[in-house]
Amino acid sequence: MHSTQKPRPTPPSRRRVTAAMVAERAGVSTATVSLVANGKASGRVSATNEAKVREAIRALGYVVDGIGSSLARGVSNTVIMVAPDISNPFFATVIAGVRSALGSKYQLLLSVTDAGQLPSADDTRRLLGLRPAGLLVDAPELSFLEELSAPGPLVLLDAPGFGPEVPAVNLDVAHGARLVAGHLAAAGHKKVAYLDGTTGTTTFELRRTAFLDAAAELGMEIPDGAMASTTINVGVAADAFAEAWPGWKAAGVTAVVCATDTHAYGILQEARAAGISIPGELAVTGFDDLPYSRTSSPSLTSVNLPGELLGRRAAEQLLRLIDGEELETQQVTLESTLMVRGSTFEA
Amino acid sequence: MHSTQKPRPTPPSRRRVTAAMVAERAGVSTATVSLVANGKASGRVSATNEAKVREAIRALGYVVDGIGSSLARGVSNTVIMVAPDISNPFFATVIAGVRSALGSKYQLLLSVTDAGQLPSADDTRRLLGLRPAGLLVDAPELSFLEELSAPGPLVLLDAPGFGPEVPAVNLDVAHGARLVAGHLAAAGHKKVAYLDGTTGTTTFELRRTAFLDAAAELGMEIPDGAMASTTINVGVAADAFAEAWPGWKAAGVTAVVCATDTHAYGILQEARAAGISIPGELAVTGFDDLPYSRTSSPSLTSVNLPGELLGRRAAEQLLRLIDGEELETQQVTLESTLMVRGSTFEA
DNA sequence: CTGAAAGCGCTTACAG
DNA sequence: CTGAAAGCGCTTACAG
Repeated sequence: MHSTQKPRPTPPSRRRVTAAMVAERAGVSTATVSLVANGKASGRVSATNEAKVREAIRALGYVVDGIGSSLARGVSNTVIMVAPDISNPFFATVIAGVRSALGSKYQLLLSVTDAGQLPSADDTRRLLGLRPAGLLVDAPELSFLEELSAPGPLVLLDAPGFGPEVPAVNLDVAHGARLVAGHLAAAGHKKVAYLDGTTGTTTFELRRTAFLDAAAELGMEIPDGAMASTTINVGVAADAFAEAWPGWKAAGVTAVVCATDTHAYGILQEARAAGISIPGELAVTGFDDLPYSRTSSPSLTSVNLPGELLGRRAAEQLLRLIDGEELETQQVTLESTLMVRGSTFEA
Repeated sequence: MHSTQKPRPTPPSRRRVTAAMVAERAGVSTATVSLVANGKASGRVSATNEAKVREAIRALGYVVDGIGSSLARGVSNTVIMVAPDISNPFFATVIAGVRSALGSKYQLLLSVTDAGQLPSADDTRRLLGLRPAGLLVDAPELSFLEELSAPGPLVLLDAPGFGPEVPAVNLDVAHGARLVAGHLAAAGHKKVAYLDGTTGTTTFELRRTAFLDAAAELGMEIPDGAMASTTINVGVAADAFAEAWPGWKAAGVTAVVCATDTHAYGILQEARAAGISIPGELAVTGFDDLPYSRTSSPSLTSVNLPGELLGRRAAEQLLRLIDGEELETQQVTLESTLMVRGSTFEA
């Protein structure tokens, strides 16, 4: 092979050590190398040969080629997680849970969508070409499953609204929203405002509708104009609140329920700047219970979502699917709890 | 092949559509299918055949198998980014930059390290088995390169302290630290404290030493005991500050320089709770200029680091490397700027 | 313009 | 316990 072409990408400086090279050095076949390299040697390879192969592997720095291996076995040892929103601090805890459940057998790879985009079937199809052992999809589009056929082992996270036949681990955000409503009603609030997120995530819809339903049942009113929505950004939320507050106040609003803690931080911030007393004049609640909510001042009443557990459970389910087991329960729903703090409750 | 074994993982329900199936349906060879499927048809495949193949691809829902393709070509169309700290909001902007530069030719996959761990050569070696077209490594361990031999196209991000021969895009954090020192000295501060991060990231070391050197030059003093360090967590930083402040105050400290904005948020929070006037009694500076710093109250003086640009430049360099081009400059350093705000400057 | 064929690196029945 | 060989799905010279 003459290499006389001008543009020669990727100079072959990086010589790949193959199983064949190891086999030659050890004086065995590549089959034996494969067995040893994959830890399947016991009872199938003589101690002498195993030692020889190990020596050769070490000397040559051999690492099993994932591509060749994946092609031969039909799947890779990769688990791919598709997620929309890595900038959400909550997400880091989910990842930690996934990693802890996955252990070292599978390599976790993250694929993030563009800002504001939910994971689509299209994204995922491309990823399927990498033959992941399994797929974890966080907060997918509603049309996700219709479009994606025969996807192999797959577990959805935070995907309310999907049929019971698809393996999913969900957070009981509706319950959390009801807890918020109950808490505010018990504290005597009659008129409340709602600050929503603008991404079309289903979880936001659930939070909102569950809260509104419960509020209505409990005799709380959302006055006209007392619903707003912004992106998940402290500053933007603060501005929106600054603009809305005079009207809300005039309408008798005494509490604002936020779709995320981040929205609530914006309100807290603006309230401080504008001298609005919290919770005296206005109670504020969040959702997600981010770490900062425990320590902000005032600390933020928020719905705690078990992120680490969400990730762990999802990965555990996926592992079962990969092993060809039946799932006892296709759908797992994790409890959310209300953390009552200073933003709604005068100590 | 009899499939009489009991445990049969991954039921073959998911029938893979192969190029051979497409070829058969279209009445052509797999070579032709490959050309069409990869957009290399023009001038090499007749219009008739191309149309037939396209029809078959659509009808069958064929997607090129990434594994087979990668094995045949030697590399995948994947770019893998290894990063330590996705919970840092700054990271999301870096990713956005990487994605925008990468476009659709390469699929970006993220591999995150365990909490508190920097990317190691070991992590990366496993990833190499996936034959990425290129590798982006954010904030690697110092020993990273010694341990990793012949890694193929590789660009480091935020990796100060590596030799000039390794392609890297860095942030000029030292310059930023000097700006902070200059700003505080100009405002008349004589005694300052430093609140550092505890992860051993080189960037923290750089921030600290650059600041300390500049401070000394400018005649500012760091009193005994006026250096502390905590994890990157608002609450923890707040507690540490609460404990340290009496001593610092007694020593005459009038400004605290923080290694990250998150640390500074902790101080802001504790100061509010403790009634310490900022910036009247104490000036506070951060680092990273997170979005919230513009809108906190008081807003936070901070060193702005161009995260999106960092990601973009790194990806652009990597693309050149992948294409076999020489890099004009192995090392790119991006400017940091000081954003002076309310936490150091009375309006 | 086209297809037969080799080859990428590995794994896994299979025969010994 | 061991190795020769087939095969995973694709791409790419090569010959026509």
